[in-house]
Amino acid sequence: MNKDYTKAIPAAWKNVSRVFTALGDEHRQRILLTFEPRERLNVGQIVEVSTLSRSAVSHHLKILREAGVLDSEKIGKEVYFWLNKKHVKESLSAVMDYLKVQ
Amino acid sequence: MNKDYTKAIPAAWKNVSRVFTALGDEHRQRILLTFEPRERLNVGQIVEVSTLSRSAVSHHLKILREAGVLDSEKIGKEVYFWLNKKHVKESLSAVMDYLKVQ
DNA sequence: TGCATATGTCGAAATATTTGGTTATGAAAA
DNA sequence: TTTTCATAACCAAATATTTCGACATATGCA
Repeated sequence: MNKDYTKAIPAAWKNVSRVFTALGDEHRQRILLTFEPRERLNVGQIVEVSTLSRSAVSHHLKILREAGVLDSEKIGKEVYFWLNKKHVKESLSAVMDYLKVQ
Repeated sequence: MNKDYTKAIPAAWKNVSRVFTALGDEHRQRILLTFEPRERLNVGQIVEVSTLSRSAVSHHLKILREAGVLDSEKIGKEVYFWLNKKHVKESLSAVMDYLKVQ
């Protein structure tokens, strides 16, 4: 039994909370699943297929970006989003590694 | 662009929301990290190392059990919990597989 | 049986998240 | 420059989550 409850979050888990919170919401899952491989989508395109308002979509995109699940770049008037595979993989790997030694 | 926004959650993602919500909370992460490999802990042991009240711990254990992250069994007066590696792995794999084809 | 212990559940308060309307910003077009 | 449009930021209401204390249940033991 590991008793270091309050200081028990290893460095590799640092991003895990935010990534997992981001992926734990069904609206945000749907947004992720909207992306085709290597596709970049702007906010308007995502709003178009979503059932949520523009500001709600913007909010969820912000959470996904801050969690590192999505990256974004402003091109002209639009902000394009795409999947940050590397970062998601790293977070999942932290948990996978924990499972391996368990 | 995948436009089937409202029906876009594949079967493999069905459990992902609950597992990821469960893992997205820092208290629940700390509870998980308390377990040594293949160890079984009862509620009292977890409360002992936790900073939360007994009912708060009980609440988080319920969420973890309902998400399938932990399994539990009552032995005598105590309820013992342990990690359900298989189920967590399956949920992570659903996301890993999505990343692979992206 | 009566009592102590382990855990779960209920209800209410505190807190956090989600959502949409409105306003602000910033870039492109006229 | 002025207008237009896409997006972000802000705010407030609705909703959900977290937390704790009090009570309930279940087990084991005297």
